[in-house]
Amino acid sequence: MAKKPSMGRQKIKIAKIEVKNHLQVTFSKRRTGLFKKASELCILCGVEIAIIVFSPAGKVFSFGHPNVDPIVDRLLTRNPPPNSTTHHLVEAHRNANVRDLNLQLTQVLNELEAEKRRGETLEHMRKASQRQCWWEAPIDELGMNELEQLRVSMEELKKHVTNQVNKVLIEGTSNPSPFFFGNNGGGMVEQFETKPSTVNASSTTHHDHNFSYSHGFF
Amino acid sequence: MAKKPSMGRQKIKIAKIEVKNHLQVTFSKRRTGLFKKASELCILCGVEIAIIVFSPAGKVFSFGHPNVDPIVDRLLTRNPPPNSTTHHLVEAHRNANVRDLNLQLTQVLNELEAEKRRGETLEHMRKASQRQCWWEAPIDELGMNELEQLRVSMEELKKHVTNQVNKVLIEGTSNPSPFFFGNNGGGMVEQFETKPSTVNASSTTHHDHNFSYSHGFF
DNA sequence: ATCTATTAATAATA
DNA sequence: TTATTATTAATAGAT
Repeated sequence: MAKKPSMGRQKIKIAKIEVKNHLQVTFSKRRTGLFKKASELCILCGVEIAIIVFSPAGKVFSFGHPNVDPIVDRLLTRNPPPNSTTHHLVEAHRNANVRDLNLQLTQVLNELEAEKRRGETLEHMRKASQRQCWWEAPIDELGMNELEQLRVSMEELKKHVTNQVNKVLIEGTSNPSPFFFGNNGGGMVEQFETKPSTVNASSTTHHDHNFSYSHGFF
Repeated sequence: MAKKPSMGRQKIKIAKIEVKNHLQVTFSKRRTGLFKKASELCILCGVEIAIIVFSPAGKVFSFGHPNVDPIVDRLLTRNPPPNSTTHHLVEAHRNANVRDLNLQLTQVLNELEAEKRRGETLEHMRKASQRQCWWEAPIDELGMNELEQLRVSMEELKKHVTNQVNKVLIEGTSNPSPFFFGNNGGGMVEQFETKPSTVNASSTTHHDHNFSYSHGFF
């Protein structure tokens, strides 16, 4: 029997393909073709190219020269967002085209600047606080000058506290007996030595460097 | 006269074109072709695509659907960076292809996270410090409970300081006379606002943030 | 840019 | 996804 010959390539109108299966085939073929063209352009003319394609199925295909773009693919093909940063990145890419990427970069840079400023401010505050409250530091680390100052301050504070206590007692109704300072050997020195615990910043965003599939010639 | 027919398209090897003029022509033609292919793929399959090409002449060509390119091009052709953020963006694009953009975004996001953590840490430290040093707050605002605690702490501190002073005196050679605490009614409260000379004296950076807990507690 | 002989890409099909 | 094939589309070389 004579084989029915293929009617070969037919001219098509450039318009949205509605038949899903057909569309999938066409997408695959033309994507390959596009990346091949890009590859040739890179080699022939020695230029750098980056292409990102967001498929109708929501997948992302990318091509790049030099040493492409495994990162995008990797991030996008990973299943569960391990941390918020990665999640943000995936979110970013999901909507993203280059414009969005740039807008994001702008925003994030601004946020970063703001955060850095905030951090600096707080750091300064902390240092200033520590400096001016030097007498809060562990007493064992103090020298004679500081101890003398501390002693004087203590006396002043004691006087002030006593006055205050008396004022409160006069104004209030409870406990008419005044306070005296005596050496009663309490165990609360540690309060003075307690420093605000430094919270460790441990969480590491780790990105492994495998990527499963590559599209293009890399 | 018989026109000499064109020998038509010839097969070429995909390798760097060395003849500059020839290269320029090929680049132009193939770039157009590439973008046309991309456009068709967009329309046929309803996908989003972004392409950036860095020409051998250093120019940038971009294609995008939907609406990608104008921003990139504009950013890249603008002359003076008005502010640092824009400058960063331009810098970014100058080196950048999409891969770099993504790397940048990743980095910056990580930095941002780190900064946020730092900020939170410091904030936490500040609050903790304020909380644990409640007795630092203006005495006039303290109630009886706090005053009593303060009194106990003061006594303990006094004892500790006395011990420390004696230790220092024993170890040292100077000034054999011990210290006593008495109500001598000194007017040296201002010493609390004077920074001790032994502690670092980097007063160059002054930040006028209002520390509610800072000056003049007594 | 424009032309055209030719190669390369690909639509239909399996 | 891959392969085949008849056709269309892209383009190298020249103008």
